[in-house]
Amino acid sequence: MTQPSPRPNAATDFIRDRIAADLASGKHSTVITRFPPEPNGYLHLGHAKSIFLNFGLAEEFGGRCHLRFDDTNPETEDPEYVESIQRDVRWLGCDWGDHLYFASDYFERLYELAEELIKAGKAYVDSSSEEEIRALRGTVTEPGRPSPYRDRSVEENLDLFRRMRAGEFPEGSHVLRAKIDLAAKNMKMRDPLLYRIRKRPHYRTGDTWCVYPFYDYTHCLSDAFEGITHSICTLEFENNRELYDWVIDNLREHLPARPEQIEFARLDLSYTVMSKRKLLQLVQEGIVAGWDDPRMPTLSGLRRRGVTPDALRTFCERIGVAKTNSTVDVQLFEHCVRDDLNHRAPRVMAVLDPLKVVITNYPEDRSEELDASYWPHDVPREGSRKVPFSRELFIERDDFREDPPKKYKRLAPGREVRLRYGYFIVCDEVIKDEAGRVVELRCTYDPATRGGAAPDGRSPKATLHWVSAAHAIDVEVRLYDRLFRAEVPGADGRDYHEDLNPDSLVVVRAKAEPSLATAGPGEHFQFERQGYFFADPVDTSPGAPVFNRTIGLRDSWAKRSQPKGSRPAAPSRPRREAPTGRSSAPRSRDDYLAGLPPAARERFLAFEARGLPWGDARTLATEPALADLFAEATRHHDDPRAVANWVVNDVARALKTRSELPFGGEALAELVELVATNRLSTKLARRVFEEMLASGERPAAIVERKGWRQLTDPAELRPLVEAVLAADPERVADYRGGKEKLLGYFLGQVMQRSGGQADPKTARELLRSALAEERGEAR
RNA sequence: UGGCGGAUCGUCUAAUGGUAGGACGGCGGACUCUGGAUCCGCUAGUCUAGGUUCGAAUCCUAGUCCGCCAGCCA
Repeated sequence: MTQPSPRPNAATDFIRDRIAADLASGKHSTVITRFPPEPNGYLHLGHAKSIFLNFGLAEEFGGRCHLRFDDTNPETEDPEYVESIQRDVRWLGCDWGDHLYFASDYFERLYELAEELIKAGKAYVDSSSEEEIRALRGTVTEPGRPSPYRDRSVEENLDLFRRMRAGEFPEGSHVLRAKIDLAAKNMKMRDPLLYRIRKRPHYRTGDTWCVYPFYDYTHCLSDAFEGITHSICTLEFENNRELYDWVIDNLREHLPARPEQIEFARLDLSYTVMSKRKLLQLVQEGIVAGWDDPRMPTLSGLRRRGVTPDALRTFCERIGVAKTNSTVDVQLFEHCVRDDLNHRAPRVMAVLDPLKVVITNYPEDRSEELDASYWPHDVPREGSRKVPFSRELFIERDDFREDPPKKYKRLAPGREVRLRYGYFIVCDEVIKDEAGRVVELRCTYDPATRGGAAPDGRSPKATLHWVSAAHAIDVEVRLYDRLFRAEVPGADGRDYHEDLNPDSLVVVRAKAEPSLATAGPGEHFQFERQGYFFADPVDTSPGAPVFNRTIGLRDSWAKRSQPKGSRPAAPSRPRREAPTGRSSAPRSRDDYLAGLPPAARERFLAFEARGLPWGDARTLATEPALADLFAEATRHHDDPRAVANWVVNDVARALKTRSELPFGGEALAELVELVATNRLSTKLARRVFEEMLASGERPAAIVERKGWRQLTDPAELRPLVEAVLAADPERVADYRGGKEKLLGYFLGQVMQRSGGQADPKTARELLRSALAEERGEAR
């Protein structure tokens, strides 16, 4: 289990690190994770991140991942969602094997444990109203107060709870609460609710139950039942972890395992909404055509749009896993989609906005078939089709300009362009209707350029896609774009509806090459020079394909020609405030002193009088434990500054994770003395300090036992320096070339080779002069 | 105002006291029968202020900003 990852090059993250550590330390011998959706909506891109994380972890560490439906709320859950969720998880390529679970299957067991809690005096039935409970809970700054029912007897609680289950009481009349602490700083710990009465049929258990457990009670126990080792959830559950642990700890004797919760940042995407509530609204308000509308970030929507599971997986791997709240740029997602489709979508031609072209020197009754590869030269796949060519064609209206702007490379009067896989044509004449709109182009072709190459070697700057008018088929094409035009829909207090992109769907009748007539549902194509398209899996019928635009091609021309037009980058998210320097100005020593009560002021001044900088003095004046240690240590080693450095920095740190030190001031003084007398470098001394923390042993004894000493003799150090420089001629050259920062790197290497024992000051001088010599020799 | 998290190029993410790196984006160039792809180059960052250290994104102190928590939702 020390080499668990089959993806040695894959990025690691804090969760993988932690699991690897748990395995290495023997805390766990296997990894069992779970993906726990509530069946009250469709899965979206954010869930994909969680799914790939949980299933990926299981696979990498040789464990398993469960699919568990967290179905404890009969009001919102529905079998339709259970179906769609399983379909989506499977579609992503994740396999839960036999490990499909439902929290609702645990209802009996959960109920029994709730009785155990009651019997242990750790839960009670509260008969307060919802409003009363809310009022008694207090606020984030004020403690809550106990309900009058908090001290009911175990017998009464048991009786009441059983009768709740039996259906004797109406909804809202009683709840079961954990008896923890109404004054807890963490609101989640103020006697959280465990069970409520709901007289609704549950989609799986029917009328069997009229009490339903809450998430905080159900989730942790479900994890424990299933032997989950690492229960991974999103950041907003950080506050719930304390309760998670409380429930587990208080029922530990009844449980087979002790899972632990780890939180990571959920995925947010720019130009997208991802909350279930908003997604449900979009569906219910008819803003989109359903959960699987291709504009939706739901997995079913993405699937229907033509995004593949591979693309999603790559995306999820690229965004990483961390604890920072973040919003990923949708362009990274779009990049992953294009990158995936580039290698799987055959190239075809379709004209979305047709402009008629007549080749005047091409015989009216003639047509011919041209060879056209499905793949560009840089995609190593085989296959081609024939495309018909004739006198009348369609090209893209946008590929012609009567008055071409600078850098416009496409067709214009008198200009020659290449028709993809066809001939070169020159535009001779522009025909317009009464309104002045261009309706037809009359061109001539060069018969010698068949297939796209000219015998004289000339090459037009542009190559256009086209279709033969007589042979083209009409197809419906749905041009999807981002659903929102604001980077953060609903930012700055707006209603997110205001940020809806009115052009998120444009349906056109397009002219497509005849080969597309047989396109089957679910096939991917690239319409050359336009984008990636997907034959709609629902609306495509034999001979009549309907295409969804998955994503447009990158378009550097569009970018150049309309840099700030079509896609108004409306209100962005609030930028981080630039530091004004004024508001963040730290308090000065004098300000601090002025605000101090007399006693503290006296202590502070006394520390300053012993030569300590005011920051150290402040720390010692506020922390009695540190002050005591400082006092005792300075009695044994009278160097207040040196002692204070240790106390204020290293001891303060140590005290963050433990309540007391296994050694006293005398031992600390001994350590400081070891440094002062040059027997230890600070680096070594820190290691000794760690040992002291772990064992309580005296520093001198540790040094003795480990055989640590500082290497100060240049004669001892020189071979190390030489070895380091010899091992890395390239960096030495860089250093010679002026990259003097490398000195720190070399010193690091020397320190490492010496096991931390080199005296860094001496080593640095040695390094410096050795590198200077090198420079001399090189001349 | 309380508790818990968090802060590294525009965005996402590495660096676990020892060269601040990658990706996306942007800009420029090469190449091209897709203004695609590919390739090359450039751009740009450690929240602030002090301190510890030979050396700090990383450790200490103080501050700033952001997120989450007061559902009988999950």
